[in-house]
Amino acid sequence: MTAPARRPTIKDVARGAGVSFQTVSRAINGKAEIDPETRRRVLEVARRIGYRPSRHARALVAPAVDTIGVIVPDMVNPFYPALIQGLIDAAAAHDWRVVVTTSDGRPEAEARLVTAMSGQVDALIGYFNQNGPLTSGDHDDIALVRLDLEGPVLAGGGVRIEVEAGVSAAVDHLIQRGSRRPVMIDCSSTCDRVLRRESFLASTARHGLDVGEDRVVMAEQTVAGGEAAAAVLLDRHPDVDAFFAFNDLVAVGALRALQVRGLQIPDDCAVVGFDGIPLGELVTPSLTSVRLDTHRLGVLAVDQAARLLAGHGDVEPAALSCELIVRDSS
Amino acid sequence: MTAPARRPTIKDVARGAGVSFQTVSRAINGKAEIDPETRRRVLEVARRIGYRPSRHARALVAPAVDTIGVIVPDMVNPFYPALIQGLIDAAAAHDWRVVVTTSDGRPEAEARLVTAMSGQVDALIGYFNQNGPLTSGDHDDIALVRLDLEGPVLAGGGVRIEVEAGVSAAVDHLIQRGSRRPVMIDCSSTCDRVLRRESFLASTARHGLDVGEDRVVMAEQTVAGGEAAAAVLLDRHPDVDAFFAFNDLVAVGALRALQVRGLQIPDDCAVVGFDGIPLGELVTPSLTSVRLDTHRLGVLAVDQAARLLAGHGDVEPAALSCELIVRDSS
DNA sequence: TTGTAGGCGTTATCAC
DNA sequence: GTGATAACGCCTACAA
Repeated sequence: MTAPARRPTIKDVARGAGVSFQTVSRAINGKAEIDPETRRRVLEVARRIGYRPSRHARALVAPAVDTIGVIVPDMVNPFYPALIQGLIDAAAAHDWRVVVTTSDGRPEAEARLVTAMSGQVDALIGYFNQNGPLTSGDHDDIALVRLDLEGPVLAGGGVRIEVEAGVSAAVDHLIQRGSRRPVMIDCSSTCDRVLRRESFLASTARHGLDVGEDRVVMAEQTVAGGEAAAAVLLDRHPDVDAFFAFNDLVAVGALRALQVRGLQIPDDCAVVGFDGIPLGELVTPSLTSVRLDTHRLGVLAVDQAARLLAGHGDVEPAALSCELIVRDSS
Repeated sequence: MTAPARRPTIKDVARGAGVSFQTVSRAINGKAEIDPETRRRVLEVARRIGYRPSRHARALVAPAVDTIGVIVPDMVNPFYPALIQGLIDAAAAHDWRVVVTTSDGRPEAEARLVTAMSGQVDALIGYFNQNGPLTSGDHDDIALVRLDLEGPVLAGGGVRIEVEAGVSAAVDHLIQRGSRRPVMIDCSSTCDRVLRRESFLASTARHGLDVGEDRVVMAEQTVAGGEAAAAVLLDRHPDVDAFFAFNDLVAVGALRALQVRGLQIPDDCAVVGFDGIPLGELVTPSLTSVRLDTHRLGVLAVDQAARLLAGHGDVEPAALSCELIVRDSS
């Protein structure tokens, strides 16, 4: 914290204008009961000496929710900026500000940020890499909305993304277009999100396919990570006919790995990602993906925060469905 | 603003613990002068009734800069999330929070956000589409750091990106690899940034090339916009041998337009973008670009804000150089 | 129309 | 070790 140059207060203005600080308040806030000439003079003085009302003092007198904090792993995966835009838009509807921080996905940073931000904002919305509780669950914790919910909500609120249906649709699609030897690039080694893999395995099993453990490899959540993992899978199973990826970023990596080997997409091998980020439309071939509506996710999350703030205790988590977008990679 | 459920105050804790609110303050803030047993009891009560100190009341007693606001056009162009990450990192070094808003590039929204945010944050960092002043320039305006500076700083602080050198390097590179009939996809119809075009025209002229007005077309700042503009240019000048684009997003559009026509990149026609976003490495062929160091940009911007906050009056704008990154598209 | 008093939640200062 | 008291900057009554 840097100490700012001492700011002029309402009293400085009052002194300068030769009125009581009360009159200044009236002028500043555009109240009716004031002589237009007096107001003009007061505003003139305020402008001249550089007076701006203290938001803290105002908030003290008229308490109101005004700021929510957002914690995401990073800004590299375009999914997060898209989510943040959704949150900003939804928050604007409440006239709430949005404070953004990134955790780099490190569990200790996530916990630290929750603690640090708790005192700075009225509610917290987070997409965390870890599943465990980030608050004590006690009554004194900040209103926390988790967007990483895969099971029952721990405490506070949350949004549960209906991964199963989306992944199921993706697998159905792959099978239908002829895939019999699908593999998955997973990232649950870097985070606690296991539902995508579980859904993938359940869906393929439902189709009578036995996707063994050696057909799922872990990757960093980057394009390079996806490319490396895809290369491993291609070495291990040269006959692979479909990639299902943890997210679009690693899916793009898979595209590259396939292209490096001169394989045709989707004829030789199809690729399906997850998230539905705009990048998927820009790569060649364009990427089939299970899309999340980030705008709606923002609305749901802010709504959860509002409920948490309004009522007492936890709230029922919201649900967000996702949708398979078929493009050229499958 | 939604009225929150009334939060417990320090006095509620005091009452519950049977001590003065002063003692509670000591316990909460970990002061030394307090009986360990008393502290334990106080903290226990605080936890039980859900007490959290008011940041506003604290800020009132101990004034400190703690929040800066950021205004960018959108989160769609990956340049802005990258910039925001840089700002968050730089702000963290000061223990400052970052409030993020988007203006959608609309001038009236930009002006409105500057006004609205002024009361909510200690300083403002913005990348605006318009060149005009966004504050009155009076002493009472908020500390404003502009990252869109193309001329002398208007008021407050700012960072001036040394576009000329970057574009000059790009043009030199294009000429050197044989281009004689370059064109430009510009976006200064959607914003007041004209330096990229001016630099392009100056640089080509320096090489004895006469790039007429019909060799520069305007585009929306999107991939689709770039693709459309490139198509227009290709129709108009089938012999074009190089595209210089306002930014990487429209440059990617140009790549697509060329590929649609079956032209070889860079042999038939080269493409150079601006910004150096990671997306440039993901497209095929990878994109040559004039890269900005967003992390450093964040550091410079926050530093400008700190100076503005510390001193009185305006500060000398900082300068950020940019660097040509040659990839496969040229 | 204008000014005075009280209080918002917190911390620092000074007694006890 | 603990507790009053003042002060932070502002706003909403209420009084003049």
